Amino acid sequence: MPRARRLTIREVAAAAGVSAQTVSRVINDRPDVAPDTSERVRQVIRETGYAPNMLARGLTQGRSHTIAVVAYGLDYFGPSFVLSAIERRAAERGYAIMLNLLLEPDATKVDQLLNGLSARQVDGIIWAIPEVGDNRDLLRSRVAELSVPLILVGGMTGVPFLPSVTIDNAAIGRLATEHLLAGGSRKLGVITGPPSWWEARQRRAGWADTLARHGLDLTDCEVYEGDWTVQSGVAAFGAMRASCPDIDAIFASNDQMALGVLHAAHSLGLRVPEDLAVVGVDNIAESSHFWPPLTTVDQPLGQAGELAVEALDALISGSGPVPRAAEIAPATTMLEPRLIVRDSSRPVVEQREATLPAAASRLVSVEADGR
Amino acid sequence: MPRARRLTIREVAAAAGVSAQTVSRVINDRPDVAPDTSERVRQVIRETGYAPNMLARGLTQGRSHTIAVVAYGLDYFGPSFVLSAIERRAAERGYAIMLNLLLEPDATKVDQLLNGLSARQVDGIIWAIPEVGDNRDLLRSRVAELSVPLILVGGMTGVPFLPSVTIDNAAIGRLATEHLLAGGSRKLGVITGPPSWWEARQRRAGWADTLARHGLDLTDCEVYEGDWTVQSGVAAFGAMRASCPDIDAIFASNDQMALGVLHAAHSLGLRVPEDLAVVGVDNIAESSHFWPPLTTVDQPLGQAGELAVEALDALISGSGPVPRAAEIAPATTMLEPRLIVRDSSRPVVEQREATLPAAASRLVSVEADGR
DNA sequence: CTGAAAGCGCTTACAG
DNA sequence: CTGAAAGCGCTTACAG
Repeated sequence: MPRARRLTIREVAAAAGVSAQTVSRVINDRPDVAPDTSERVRQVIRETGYAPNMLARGLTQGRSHTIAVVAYGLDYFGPSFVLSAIERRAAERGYAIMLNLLLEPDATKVDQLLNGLSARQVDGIIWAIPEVGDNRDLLRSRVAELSVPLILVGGMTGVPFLPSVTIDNAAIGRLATEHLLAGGSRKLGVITGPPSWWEARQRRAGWADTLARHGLDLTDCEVYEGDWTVQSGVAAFGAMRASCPDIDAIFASNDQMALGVLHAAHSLGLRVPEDLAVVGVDNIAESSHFWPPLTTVDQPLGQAGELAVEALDALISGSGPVPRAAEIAPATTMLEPRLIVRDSSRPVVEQREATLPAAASRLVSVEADGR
Repeated sequence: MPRARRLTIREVAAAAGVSAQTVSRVINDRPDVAPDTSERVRQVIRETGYAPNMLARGLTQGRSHTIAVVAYGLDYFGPSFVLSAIERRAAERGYAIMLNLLLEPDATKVDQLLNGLSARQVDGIIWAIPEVGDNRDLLRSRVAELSVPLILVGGMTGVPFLPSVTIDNAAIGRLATEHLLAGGSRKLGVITGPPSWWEARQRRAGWADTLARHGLDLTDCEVYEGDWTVQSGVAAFGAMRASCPDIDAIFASNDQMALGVLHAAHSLGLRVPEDLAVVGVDNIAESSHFWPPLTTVDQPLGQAGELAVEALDALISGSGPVPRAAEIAPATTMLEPRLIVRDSSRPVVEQREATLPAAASRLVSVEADGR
């Protein structure tokens, strides 16, 4: 059986009648090779299917052409959407992705993970774990020891200590709330995500700020916490209605919880948006097919992932030594969300006509959604 | 600035007053080291935080302790669920995961991908791309050249040519259909996935076989194709109702399309399950909170991913040389699906009481779902 | 139980 | 424009 041991650069060199480092020059596209020599080498490579051993190359170059992505599981819409974008852009730029799922970050796991990534000589790290509780401190205490650059995606509590790409989550709350007010709602409830999440706190703050700016008073019954799930949206809306029966609009902090509100409203016989206007966040694929189609706030998550890869690549590939994490300027890139108006809310008439050309398009139309 | 160049085994050896390969023996847990020598070395390692360079180790050992996973994007529920399970089990066994997303497999991309994985010296490959059209042929033609083991997850058309872990998709169709018949339905429609997908064809075949076994005739109006999306479920059900108004049950080939059917039924004023029973597939997290909660067929996808990793690890870590893909016995491991009864179908009375203790639990209960 | 030598497959200076 | 030498950081035989 032809046990095709992998070809080495030396064997290719012998076959082409040149030295090993001439082959090295060819496969690295160095300019200083005679055209006919280069062609002879390329010919051999084509015939044999030779591909250089990236482990050996990494050892000599001191870089692995690999980026580690630390993600928070694949169950949440945002994180997995970001991961897709990261993988795509990284592949375009010649990096492999080393995937690490960290479902319950604690000091020991973070330590083990970072040590493992360091041992594997990754060129850089994208930390795509949302900021929940004080989990960001786990990372902060390790920054000084990291020998490679690291970029955060999402979150930015307190003084930033690492470069990050994030979405303006307060603007998400403002966009949704301004829209509900413009549609005539005056008693707006909010269903937040878990307050331990930075995103959840920011979205809520955007809601509260907007109400205050419009001179509207807040009462306790208008704020309920969910846990991002459909059922928590159902439960929160039930509790809210019990204490504040005159609620006429809901800002749910994600589309799943908004779906829960739609279900609960339906089971109570409420009409949406006539009796209750609803706005979600995320613009998940299903949201345009909820009943009624959901008005939501879209986040440029794909762009966030791509920018993270580009920033990391710039640090890695730039002239000069690759900076350690602690040496990078901790700049924050903040991206803006975008409101998508559908049928679950009462927009001002002009706005509605501009967005929805025909009433019959309710179940069919899909927005172009450059997420 | 302490530019902490990474420690090498030689420096650790010097600090401990031993030779490099004694350190090597310690970090590889070889038995033939004197206890006090070993302790001295471990002490230095603890103090310095030394971690061996996996690139160098990979170069000498001829393996990278890395498994490549080729997945079909993260948008579909099944593939991303499988990926999570693979990552978890691989991490437990000391493998890093190299993630590759292949959204539109074609000959050129598959070639480039496999060459890249080979160059990066991955120890094995898990091919988690569903079998769509003839995309499996792209792989088949490359098997002979692969120098590492490869395991398929999902699909198994024709003669298997590689080991695979898959779910019995025909059984999915049978389980759903038997259940609908047991509930008294007699005019069952099916909304299939795209017929280019192996899973879709198998689920449909299970449905058709079961009807035939019960002596029920099939008519054209009972089969419509969807594309796994909510809106295609809406459209398919609309078309079906137009030509077969007496349809009293729908087997939708995934939960998204089942959701579309629920919406469409609702908008037509149909009661579920009284006028129309509905069964989906996948048991996505939201399905227990649809209106009404969806009866569905759960697939052991997590188990499939774990088994794939274990099988690959056995091939890699086994005694003797690691086999090339073409040298592995192409056995298929077939896992069985499981029916989960909720409120969107009319089960036989005994069965219903066993599963749902109280009618009030509709929106609250969540099944334990060892997927 | 421990160490000196050679080598994994590349690339990086250094010569010419 | 091209090649002989040294080395990246480990591990694998081989001695003792």
